Amino acid sequence: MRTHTCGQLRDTHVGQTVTLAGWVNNYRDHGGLIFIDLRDREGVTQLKFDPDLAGSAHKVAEGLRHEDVVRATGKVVDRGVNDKGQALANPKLATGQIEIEVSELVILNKASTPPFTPDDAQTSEEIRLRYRYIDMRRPQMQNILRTRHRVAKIIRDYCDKHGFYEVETPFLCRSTPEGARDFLVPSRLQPGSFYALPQSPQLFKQILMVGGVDKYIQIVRCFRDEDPRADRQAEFTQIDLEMSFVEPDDVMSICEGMIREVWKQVLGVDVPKVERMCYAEAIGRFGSDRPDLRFGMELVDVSDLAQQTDFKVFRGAIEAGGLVKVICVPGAGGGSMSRKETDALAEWVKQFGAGGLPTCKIESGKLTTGVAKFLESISTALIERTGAKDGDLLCFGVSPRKTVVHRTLSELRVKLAHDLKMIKPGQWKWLWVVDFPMVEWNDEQKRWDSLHHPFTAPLDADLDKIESDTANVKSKAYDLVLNGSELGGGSIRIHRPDVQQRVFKLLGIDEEAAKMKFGFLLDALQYGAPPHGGLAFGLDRLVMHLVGTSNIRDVIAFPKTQMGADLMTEAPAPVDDAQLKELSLRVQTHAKPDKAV
RNA sequence: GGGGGUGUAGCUCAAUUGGUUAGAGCAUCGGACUGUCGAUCCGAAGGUUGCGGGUUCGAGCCCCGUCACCCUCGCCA
Repeated sequence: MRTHTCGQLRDTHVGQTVTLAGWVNNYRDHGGLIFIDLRDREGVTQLKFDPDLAGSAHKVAEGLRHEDVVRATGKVVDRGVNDKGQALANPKLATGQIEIEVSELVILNKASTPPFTPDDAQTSEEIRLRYRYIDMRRPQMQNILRTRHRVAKIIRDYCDKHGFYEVETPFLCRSTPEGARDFLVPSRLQPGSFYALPQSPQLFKQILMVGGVDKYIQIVRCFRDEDPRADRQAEFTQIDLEMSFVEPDDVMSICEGMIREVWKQVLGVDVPKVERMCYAEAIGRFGSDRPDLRFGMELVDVSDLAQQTDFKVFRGAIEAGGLVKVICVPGAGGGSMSRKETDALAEWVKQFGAGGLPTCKIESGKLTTGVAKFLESISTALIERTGAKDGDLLCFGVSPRKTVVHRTLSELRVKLAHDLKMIKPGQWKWLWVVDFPMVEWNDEQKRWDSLHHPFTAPLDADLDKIESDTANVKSKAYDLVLNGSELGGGSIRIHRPDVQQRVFKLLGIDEEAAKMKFGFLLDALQYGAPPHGGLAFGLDRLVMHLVGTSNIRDVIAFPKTQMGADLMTEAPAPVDDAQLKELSLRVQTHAKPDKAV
């Protein structure tokens, strides 16, 4: 149907007769000459219709409009010069040196007037999603789809080279109450029973290791029925892998190599040896287990100094078992920040549970404004420890709850870095965060929760501390962090049923419950499970980094809105009564029961 | 479930303190034009101001409700 694409022809093709096919990107009708910009996936080529050379083609071309689908045959000609001797080439187009002198034009499909055109970058996302098929014609979207394809291809090739098998795991699974809310699928054959869509193939990949698969990879859809965010979608894709007879280093090394290959091939960027930081240090210095290392403003613990003051806010927090930490916002930003702006920050941090945000400035080597008057006795020590200079702003994180201090300052640090444009573009700051605690205390539910998941192995040295010194048990878990976002995480798994039982017990999953929910895993571990571990990357987030967007919907061909709707297909939608009946389901529509009660 | 933002022509936006017939650019339609490339020029058509109530002599604007989209808290082992 065509001999070339619309991004292919150069002056070396001049003289050839070619056939192109594509969409009408734009048209310019001069009454005599007509120019059409023809677009396909690969680019844009200008078609020229000259009434004197090909009258019938010119006649057809007069009727062309945006997004008509056509096929054109003609001769490749150099654009040459106009009668004033000016070059007619278009430097904005890769094919701008040439044009096609069309002799034959076929309209393959006349398009209705489109709601927007692919070259309109201003169209709202809502409209783009409703007409995704038009949106996808935009070069930016084509680039994203191509990048995503290439990432998947590079990863498959890399894993193949390293001896991984790609194995498919079920989508119709058993519901496990841990973790996120499940999407449920009713069973027709077993009324009243349900499948759950997988939140991840975690258990299956472990079973594959027991089954001797040795190395497993899958690029697989996962489902979590939670509210979406800018970087989160109910349906997302993991690069899921698992290996047998490995230590954490083996997994990290394979994953690092994979990332290195992707960044090299897609961006031409070399990823250096990735540094490691233990969880405790990450929390201490950055307040986060996924620190952004592209800028400073590290957290400084000043609890000991705060205790020496008469400032009730500080003393009260510490006496209640809390913390006072501070970040120093350097230079112009801090010094020039107005009272109104710092008040706004104080309001902003309340969403993380902080009572407010005490601040003060440094002028002439002294603390001024804000809470400075309460801190006179410790001002010298404070300035020395934070390294604050004139014009800097100190922001204090204060709370009886350490996690609130860390969350607040961690979020504030990132916000200020963005607001004050402290992040130089084009940086890739990688980090392995390791030595996670195995569990954390859930104060509301009064129980231990897994930090990673219940199958994460504790460090060998910590095996006897599981019951006696639970809070200090570290696990063989590792997260790969890029520019402050978690790209992937994994762990070495528990491969002994007795250890797995102890961990379940610790998490409040008694033997009977464990048997009911994870019996097949415990069984499998009894029949010769090799030591094994793995990791899962979020493919969507990875592609987001590669193409430079903060919107996950940009990297998904057919994404959903915050209400879980597909604006194009209008899913979800009600179903026929007959379908419900077949599934033994009845829908209960409740008219505002909450407000009635 | 909570907080914030947005909703006006097909698209992107404007509309003074609540005040005449709700405007502009692009797209669409008609006309002109033989070197444009965001073509240009002339003309036309295009509106339930998301939806439903209310206040008012008068509502795009104020109030109540509701829907959709976005950001966010909770949630996301």
